Amino acid sequence: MSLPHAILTALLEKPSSGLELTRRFDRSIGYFWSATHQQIYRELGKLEGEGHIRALPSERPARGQKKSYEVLPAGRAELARWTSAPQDPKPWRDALFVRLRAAAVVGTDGLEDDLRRHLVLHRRKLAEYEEIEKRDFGPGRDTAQDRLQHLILRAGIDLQTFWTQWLTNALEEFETLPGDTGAGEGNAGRL
Amino acid sequence: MSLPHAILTALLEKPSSGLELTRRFDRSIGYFWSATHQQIYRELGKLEGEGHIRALPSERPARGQKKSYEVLPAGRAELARWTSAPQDPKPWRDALFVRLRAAAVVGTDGLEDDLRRHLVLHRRKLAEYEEIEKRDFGPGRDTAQDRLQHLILRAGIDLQTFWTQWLTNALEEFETLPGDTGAGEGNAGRL
DNA sequence: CAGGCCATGTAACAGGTTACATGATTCT
DNA sequence: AGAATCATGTAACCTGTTACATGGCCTG
Repeated sequence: MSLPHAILTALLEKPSSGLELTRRFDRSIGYFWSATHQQIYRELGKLEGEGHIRALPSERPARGQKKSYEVLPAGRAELARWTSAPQDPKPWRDALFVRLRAAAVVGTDGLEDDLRRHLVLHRRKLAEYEEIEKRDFGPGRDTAQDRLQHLILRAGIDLQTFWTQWLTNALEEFETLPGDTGAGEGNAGRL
Repeated sequence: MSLPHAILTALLEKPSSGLELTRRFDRSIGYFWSATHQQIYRELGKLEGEGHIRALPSERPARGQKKSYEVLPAGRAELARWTSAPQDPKPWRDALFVRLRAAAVVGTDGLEDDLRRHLVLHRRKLAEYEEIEKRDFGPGRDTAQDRLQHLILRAGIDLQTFWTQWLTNALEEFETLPGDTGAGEGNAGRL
């Protein structure tokens, strides 16, 4: 149930149309909650139906015509309620670990290259986030808003740091592994 | 598309029934890919239909009767294919950061308590994983399989460490924040 | 034989992904 | 007029979640 609340937050920061929201979900908001334009339009429709947001008046409302939304008091109340309500952390899920465990059974062929590719991607993200930190959170930017957003960015930086370190370590392990895990074809009969 | 492959891996490690798989997904496998028994039964049906696994012969196949599965060669081939195929990392998604960003707009009331609760949960997980590491990956356990599974566990430990550190840091920030973010009721008109 | 647990399932729904459809505007 | 781009939307599908249903077995 996070998407509607992410949208409410974005609209409180600045009333926007669907496509503008999509762009913001590709940039800053997308760093911690991604969404496609289809999801966003669907959710805008729901939020409007529930009376949480409303479309700003426009001359000719029609398909293909820009439509901006703003948050209504009921929407702000719902966002405050949701933000302060207890929520359990979602269980961890990452395909890479499934693949690693599978590789322990069917062999590591091919996996190593993809780990290297992931390492590059995570290093790139890390550099990108560090650039943003330098640009947007220098000295003097310490209103409550700034500090909360900085906390989020720090989480992103720390997580990308975790991935680069873990992948580097994993690739080192692979170096010293026997050519294959020994669980390839020849094993099929045994299991 | 990870669940079917997690199941194939589990069945290669040891042929099992649906409920036995469910238990293993609550324990070791669940540390990186959780699944409920409904998901597992649904997926077992699909995998059987695709010829990737088959039910072991049993006297009286009937509802309420235990039914064990084993992986067929086609299933092993599919698992090897999937494991070595390139896959992009999934975009990051965490409700906690949505809540933090929302709190920057509607105020931090109530959120702090829930962060404290999360901190306790992550510390507990961390202790649990460290216990497993001590028990299952002591000296002398360094076959290729052991080392790959240890890598996965290290990821779990490092991620829980990240969370405990980040939450501790976030709670410290909260201490020095003004009583509220100043973005409560009184702001509604301005935005 | 009642209650509890083991075991396998069904049904309905929510959220996210992918592919496609349609209208409006701008540029050449 | 045609092409590119902006903008909104529909539809089908897949995965995961929640609630419930059914049958067999064991124990008191």
